[in-house]
Amino acid sequence: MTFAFDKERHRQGKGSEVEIFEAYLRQKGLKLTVPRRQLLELIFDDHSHFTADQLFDRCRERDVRISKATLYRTLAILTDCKLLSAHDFGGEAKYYEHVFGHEHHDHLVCLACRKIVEFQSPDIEKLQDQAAEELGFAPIHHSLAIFGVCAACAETAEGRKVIEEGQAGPTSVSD
Amino acid sequence: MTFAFDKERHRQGKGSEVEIFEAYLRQKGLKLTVPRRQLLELIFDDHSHFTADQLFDRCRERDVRISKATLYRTLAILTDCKLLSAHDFGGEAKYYEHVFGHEHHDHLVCLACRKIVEFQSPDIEKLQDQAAEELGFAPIHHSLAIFGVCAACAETAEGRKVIEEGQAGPTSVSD
DNA sequence: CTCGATAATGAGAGTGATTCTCATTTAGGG
DNA sequence: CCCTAAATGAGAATCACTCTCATTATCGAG
Repeated sequence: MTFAFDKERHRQGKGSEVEIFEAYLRQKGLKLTVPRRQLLELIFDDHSHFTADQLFDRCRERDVRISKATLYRTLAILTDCKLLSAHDFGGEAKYYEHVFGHEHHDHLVCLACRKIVEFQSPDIEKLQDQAAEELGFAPIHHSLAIFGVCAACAETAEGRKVIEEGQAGPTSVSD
Repeated sequence: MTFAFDKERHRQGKGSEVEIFEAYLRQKGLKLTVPRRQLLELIFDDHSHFTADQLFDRCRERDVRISKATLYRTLAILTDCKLLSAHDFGGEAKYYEHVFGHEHHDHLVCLACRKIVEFQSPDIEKLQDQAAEELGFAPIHHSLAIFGVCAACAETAEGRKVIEEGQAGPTSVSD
């Protein structure tokens, strides 16, 4: 009952995403509507990470007229069928990214310029599963974000200030 | 310029927290007011993790009349001087916990009952710093939460459903 | 102890992302 | 082609949190 089943095959155009989406809709008794098709096109045609608002703007740019309600509803479906994943790095809005055809990864967030870099660490994954097991938890997913200052920002006054305060300008939030 | 400097000494009553708080206020030219004193008392007198709303309720229970504005302002100061840390597990509200006198730890979150368990893994910490360094980031803090189902919930229908769906009942958010 | 500059407070308005409501429209199986 | 269930759009509603601002309190200097 998993839909992103052929992760082995790597990027192969958005065809697969559409197929997975359609299969999921069918399985749930949902309908493939025009707005959903348009959103799918916009989302998988390129930008692999975005916020709901950025997607909304993009719709307007391309003269695709879709309400925010529909946009959010569609994003929810896409995360449910695991074509997208939603992340919350403590900023204003959630951050969505493609899942299909991408390896699992965690994130480094620059507290000065908010740049986000992906990284992988199989060793960390292993230790996490181990920790969960030790405490009787069946791990389902996890979220690891390292907040710091990127190389570029470490050169700037802003970046140095953040490092000095050892914190994201007063009151940073983590999880 | 760090205020939670004597982490070595473990729990020793809320005296130390008050001292640290006062030192921080003085250093920043802020004032020790009645509402701040009352909040400090409530926060460090016991419950070591809570949401802003829970704290607000607690105030009303004890007939401590404080506005939400002041409550939030005080929580911000307390996180700034590192007596509290703020976490966002993707739920409704932020989650605050005591820092002074507690070891650093990460969290396991049960997706069925929302229970939160703490755990430590120095090995993971090391690997994290390593990952950050490799990508040119100066790490400042991190956030690791493992979402899963706790032992107790794994016995329930609810828990099993969550595990099966491999997800937090439609649309979970991580970071 | 008294002043006065400056910070803090409370109440409520304001924000901003996300969700809900509901009357109207559409998809798609039979 | 029909009918029912699902989807849509527009705007109202939520909800945690922040801001505004007139009033009050703190605390160091004198």
